[in-house]
Amino acid sequence: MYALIDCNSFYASCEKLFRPDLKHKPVVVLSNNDGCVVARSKEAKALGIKMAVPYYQVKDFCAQNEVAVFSSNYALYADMSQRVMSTLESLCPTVEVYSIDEAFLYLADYPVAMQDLDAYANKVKHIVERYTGISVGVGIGQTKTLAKLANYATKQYPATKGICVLTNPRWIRRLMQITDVGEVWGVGKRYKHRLNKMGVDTVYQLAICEPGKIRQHFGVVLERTCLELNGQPCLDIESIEPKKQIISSRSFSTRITSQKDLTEAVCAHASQAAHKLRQQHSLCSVITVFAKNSAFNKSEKYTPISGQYQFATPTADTRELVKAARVVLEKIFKHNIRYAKAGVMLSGICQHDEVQLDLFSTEVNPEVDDKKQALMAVMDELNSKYQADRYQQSVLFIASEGIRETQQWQMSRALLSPCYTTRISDVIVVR
DNA sequence: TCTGGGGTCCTAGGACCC
DNA sequence: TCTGGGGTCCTAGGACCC
Repeated sequence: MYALIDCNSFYASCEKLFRPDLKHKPVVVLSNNDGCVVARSKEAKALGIKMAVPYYQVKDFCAQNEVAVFSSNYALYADMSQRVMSTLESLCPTVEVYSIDEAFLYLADYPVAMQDLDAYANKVKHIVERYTGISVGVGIGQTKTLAKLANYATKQYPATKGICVLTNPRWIRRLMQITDVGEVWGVGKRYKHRLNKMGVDTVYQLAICEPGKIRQHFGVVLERTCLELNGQPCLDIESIEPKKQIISSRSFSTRITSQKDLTEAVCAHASQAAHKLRQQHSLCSVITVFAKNSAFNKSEKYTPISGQYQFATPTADTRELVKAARVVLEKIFKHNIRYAKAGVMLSGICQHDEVQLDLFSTEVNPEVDDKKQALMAVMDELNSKYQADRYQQSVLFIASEGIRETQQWQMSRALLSPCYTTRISDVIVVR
């Protein structure tokens, strides 16, 4: 038995937490650069504001309907997420944090839960809400896919009061019959389209398909989904593994054409990615640099550029990664492009205790390595000790990143809320 | 004018091995 | 004139997730 706990309109709920004046008001949260709508409170959904719609298309509508609009405040959401997750960990021994606002609980060998699933679901929901102020839906099923389906039902049907325990076969069947196949976890736009063409429109129709046939047409992944819908577990609770790929990228607030500006952006991303790499005690052997103009603008040709650099020996040294990024960008840069986005990707990742040394390298010298590591450790320590400036620039950085304060193209977050829980000067004062 | 960012897994095909 | 069978590793592309 699995439970899926999913926070309701998570980002929007976080913004409401410290703004009681917004309690029953529509709230939306925008993506980076205030580009798209990425979260809507239930009042905003009721107004018909769609997910992922570009903000400029609904800006006037929001103003007319007194919708409170916020830029993404990632520091706030990450902190609230941690509170929700640690509350869940106090309620179940086996928790898989699946995303910033979702977690699976494994219940089968937890007698407290198994004894009375409804009572347990109720308890989880109310304790999380009491401890964090975030409302959640609790779905329980025989497999992860069924738990997901149950959770979907809690959002879709108010009568569930946020709790759905799928144990009665007749109910499971009924729910599947009235649910679109596109709502199943693992069925995206493409698969939905292809399934529809085969006459499969509801979840139930997918569930009664022959798994072998599904495998033939769609591969082993959807076959597993099909089996899971029938109560046969194919997916386990997963533990947290180091990332196999690390990306740092961002759109610019204005278009960039100069190589100097693009170099600064790319260097900053290389530096950011290097930091993430060290946090998981890894090294990488490949860095990919990429940049592109807007894919939406029909008056200019979509022109993505990218290139790679392979290291002889894996590294997590910011200086080496930034240097490599510069070398790559130098090679791939094209003039007369209005760049809208750039970034880097690190791959060929290994843990630092399992490094494959370069047979021909002349500089395999443990002392040099130790020095590099020590330097990076000091850099990370200083940067965590002293808060970044209001442009998010750390106290210690590589000169080629440039000074953020002077960079016109830095992401815009015009509607940012305070960091209520993570910045001392933003903490609410009660007088 | 204005459209996010960060991940995973699977498959097919090519290069290569014995 | 005739040229096998079985395997691994890597990469790019396609699908999915939040």
